[in-house]
Amino acid sequence: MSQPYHHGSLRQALLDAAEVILDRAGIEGLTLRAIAREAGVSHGAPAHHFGDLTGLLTELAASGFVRLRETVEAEAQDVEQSAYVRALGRGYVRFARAHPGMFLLMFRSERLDWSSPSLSAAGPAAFDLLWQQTGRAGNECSDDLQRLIFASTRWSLMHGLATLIIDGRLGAMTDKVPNADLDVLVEKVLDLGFPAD
Amino acid sequence: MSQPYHHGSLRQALLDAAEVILDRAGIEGLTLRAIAREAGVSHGAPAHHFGDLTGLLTELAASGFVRLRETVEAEAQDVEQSAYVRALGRGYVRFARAHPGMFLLMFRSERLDWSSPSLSAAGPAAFDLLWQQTGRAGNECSDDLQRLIFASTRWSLMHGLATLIIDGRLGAMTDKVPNADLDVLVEKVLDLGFPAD
DNA sequence: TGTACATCAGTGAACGCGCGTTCACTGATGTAC
DNA sequence: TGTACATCAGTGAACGCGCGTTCACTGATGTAC
Repeated sequence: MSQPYHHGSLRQALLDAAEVILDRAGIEGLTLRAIAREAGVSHGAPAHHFGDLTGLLTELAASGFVRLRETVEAEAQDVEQSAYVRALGRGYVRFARAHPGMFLLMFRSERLDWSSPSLSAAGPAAFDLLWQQTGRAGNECSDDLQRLIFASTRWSLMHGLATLIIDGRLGAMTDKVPNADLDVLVEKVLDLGFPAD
Repeated sequence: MSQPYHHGSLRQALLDAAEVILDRAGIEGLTLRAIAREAGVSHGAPAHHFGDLTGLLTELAASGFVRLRETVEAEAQDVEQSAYVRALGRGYVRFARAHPGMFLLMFRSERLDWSSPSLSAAGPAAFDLLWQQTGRAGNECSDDLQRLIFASTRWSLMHGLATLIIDGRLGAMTDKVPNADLDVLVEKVLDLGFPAD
């Protein structure tokens, strides 16, 4: 019984396999057949668990949003309010650089089903920390619209920074400026964009 | 002689056809065969002009960068210095919203050849206006590293704003806040992110 | 405790599809003399 | 001005490939009685 007929936890195994492929070959490499191959299972098997590729990628992206939130939360833990948003941004950029394929899947992919329960729950949850901080007592936000403006501005900065880095655009810049280092640049941009009060 | 054997300007016609497909079907739809089909030509023809798909997409992206620069330049023309960067940002976001497929091709595609002459010339040129403004007399930049930090921060904000909008993430936010409108949000974010001196 | 049966999970062959690429070709254009 | 020839641009059939999907199947598990 080296290989039992039933896998037992194929659902999770397929998600794991998909992430391996995502890291190795990017979004382009994500096909049902490749994922099944990576998981060591026949290519018809995934249909029993996810229906089609969109279903699988949607679950994968949802797990990515959960981990994005965890990463960001860990970075901002025990950080005082004046540096809180900067810490969120640092975690955000760190996540994107550590898992560029996943980050792109989460934000850029047209193959996700945002109406699925798990994704529509996990997606906004990652944004919530920023939203909550923006609404804290003593902050600038008189109403929800103001709050949205502040949160969107902050989100845009950290998202743009992360995106430009993993697409290689900022790296192309630092290469041209002597003594410029991408890690230092990230810190300085976050300092400049999210100054202490 | 309804259809002459030689097209005459097939190169440009293929680029035009590719853009039509980009608008209609997004990056996923961009294949050599689809482009040739759209241009009304046999699918072997593009090879004579571009070699392979990467060659064609690279030229297409280069023309996109040229037009991005034109859009941004037009928006910022005759704008006084205190509002200049905000105008650049407005043009940047406008371009992305008007040509989302092209914008994504330019920044997200892994199928571009950045070592090609046209793309390596056009890409940085679009960024140059921001770079020049950041280095203007009276500004904060003592050296190139400082200049890079300021330019990167500004670029990140406008790029993140554009990206979050065309990927539908900010739209999902405005839907939840009463009276929130995407157009207004863009203006407010640019005001907040690029305040007048 | 046993037995019959329904349901579930995974297999493997087959299908049709669109893709990039190759290749011999043909029609048109340019150039040498 | 004419002619031969090389080069260029586009054709269309063919190829092999990986894809998603379908389908009859089989092995394993659970449940009713």
